[in-house]
Amino acid sequence: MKKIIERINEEMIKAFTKAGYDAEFAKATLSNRPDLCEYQCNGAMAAAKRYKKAPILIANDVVSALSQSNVFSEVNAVNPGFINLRLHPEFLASYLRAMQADENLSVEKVKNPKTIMIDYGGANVAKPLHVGHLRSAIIGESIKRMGRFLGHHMIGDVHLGDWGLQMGLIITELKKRQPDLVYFDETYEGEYPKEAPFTISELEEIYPTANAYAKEHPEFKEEAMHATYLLQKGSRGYVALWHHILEVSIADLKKNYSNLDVTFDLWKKESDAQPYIPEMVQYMKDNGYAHLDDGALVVDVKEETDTKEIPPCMILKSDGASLYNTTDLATIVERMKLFHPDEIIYVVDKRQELYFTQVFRCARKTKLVEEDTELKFLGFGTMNGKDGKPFKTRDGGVMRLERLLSEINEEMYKKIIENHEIDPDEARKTAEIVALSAIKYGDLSNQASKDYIFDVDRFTSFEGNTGPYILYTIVRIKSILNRYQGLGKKLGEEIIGIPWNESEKAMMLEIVKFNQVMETAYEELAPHKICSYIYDLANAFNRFYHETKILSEEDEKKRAGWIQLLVLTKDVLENCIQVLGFSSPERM
RNA sequence: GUGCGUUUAGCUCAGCUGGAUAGAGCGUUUGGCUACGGACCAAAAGGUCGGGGGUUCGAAUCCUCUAACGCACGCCA
Repeated sequence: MKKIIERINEEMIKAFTKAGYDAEFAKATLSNRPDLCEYQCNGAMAAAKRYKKAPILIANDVVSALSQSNVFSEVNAVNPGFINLRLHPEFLASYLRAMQADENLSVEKVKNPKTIMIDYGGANVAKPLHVGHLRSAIIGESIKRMGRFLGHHMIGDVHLGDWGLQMGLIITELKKRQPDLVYFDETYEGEYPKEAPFTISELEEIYPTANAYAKEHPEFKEEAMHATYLLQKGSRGYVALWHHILEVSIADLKKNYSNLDVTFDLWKKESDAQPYIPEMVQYMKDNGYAHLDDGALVVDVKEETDTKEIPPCMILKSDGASLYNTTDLATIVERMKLFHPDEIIYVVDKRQELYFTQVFRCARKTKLVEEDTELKFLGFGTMNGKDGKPFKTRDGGVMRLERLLSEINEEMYKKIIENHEIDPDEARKTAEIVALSAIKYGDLSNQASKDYIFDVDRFTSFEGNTGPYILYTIVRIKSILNRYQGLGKKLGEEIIGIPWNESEKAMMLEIVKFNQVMETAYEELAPHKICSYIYDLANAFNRFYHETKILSEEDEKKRAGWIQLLVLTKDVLENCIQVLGFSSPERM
């Protein structure tokens, strides 16, 4: 369905052309003076130079050319040359009806759907998720859903960190604690046990302990490095252990992500990319892309337009070992081979921007990707505490995601039972839904690239620009609709009519922005635009609600029309929060 | 040192890619409740948009200089 602004621009183009001016000046925008008009066109002022004519005269010409239009109810030329527009109520109402009839609520599916891989989550095996992982999960999930809503083929990949020294550390620590395990018996040739010799909570304790110990004891670190080497070389017992670690850890990660309502299509791991490395490195050498520098194998990635020296992309360390870059490049090779994506989006901490610039340039220069394969970096800022420093627990430790979530659930539970007599089980469930909206909306309503302050009190508040406020609005609408049906009425028996008052029209004008907002938000990878949109829409609804007695309206036709408008409002809001990654309860 | 980012109301943030009087929320002050859910609504106070210069009919937005803070700068990930 055409966007409302496109319909308006069509009218403006006709008018400009008819009045004898170039269509390029006929561009309308949303008004920034809602007291004067709904949409405005500033083209007359831009055209003044070309036609050497006072802007107001041009505006007047255009206005008279618009006199026949049934899109506008009011058109004014105002000094120095603004053209102020108000939409015709019937035009607006019919647009809303068409929107309601549209299966995708007026949002057009893209004509050429792309295959887009999105790399987010950033979890590491055997390390619990902490608040540092929250943003990637929340933002990535939302981008994925936005893309899907527009019709792209989105593939979410968690891309687990399961390679490197951390594994060696865990194995070595385990060996220290339980040296008698069969995995450490080099002469053992039988089957290894199916059950892991540790639980997830033990595993989560083992890594930090080992890591701390290794810092103090070089010989332990040495041993861990050797264990890593043996594992990567394929030592039977170590590989079996590694599988246990993966299994136990992934089960736990899935549970945690699922609590956040974050799901991945792929659970690929760094280790999956390793088999591609030798051939890739050889290829880079053979084609003269890579050369030795200080003993390390590198690919130059600087470009003439750089304002700053971009260091080369390192492929192999001087000891011949691979590193982060190698794995990431090999992952690109793997992805191209398995999925052949048109685009890969990385949702990563913004501090890694330079690094990814190097990797992307290297991939492009060495033709690991095709010329039109887009590689996008979506960097996000740090989640800070109220003090403006990285978010920590009260005693200064790293805040685990599980704990953060349960604290907020608890907070929300208290608020809910305070205000209502409600069954404790239902209150628990509702609390989880509302808590998730608080966390996600709190995050997404900020621009991704900026650092932001995670203020639990503010985010969990039911007032102001928060997730709970949005949910409250939706629940309120649901409640009215239920009551209406309780009167023995059915939804959908009437169509949306023309607005009866200012607040109703204002609400309608918000609703029609939906397709535009969804598209720009995705194009700019900017979920915060959806947040600010639904906040405006929720406000517009609440204002309308406040001054309109809907259910007690005696004119049945009018009442049924309003009900339809509420249905549409609810659908738009629910589609938006779905895309943001949360949902609404029936009651709260 | 070099590059990038940030700086808008007391606090937390928007600002539709150059338009009219710079907008929200929280906090403060005031008004409206036995309700279609007051977990709401309405209103007031509060800003030389970090600072200087420039571009033009017009700048928070573009250019330039400058300050403060943050981040990143090959053998970590």
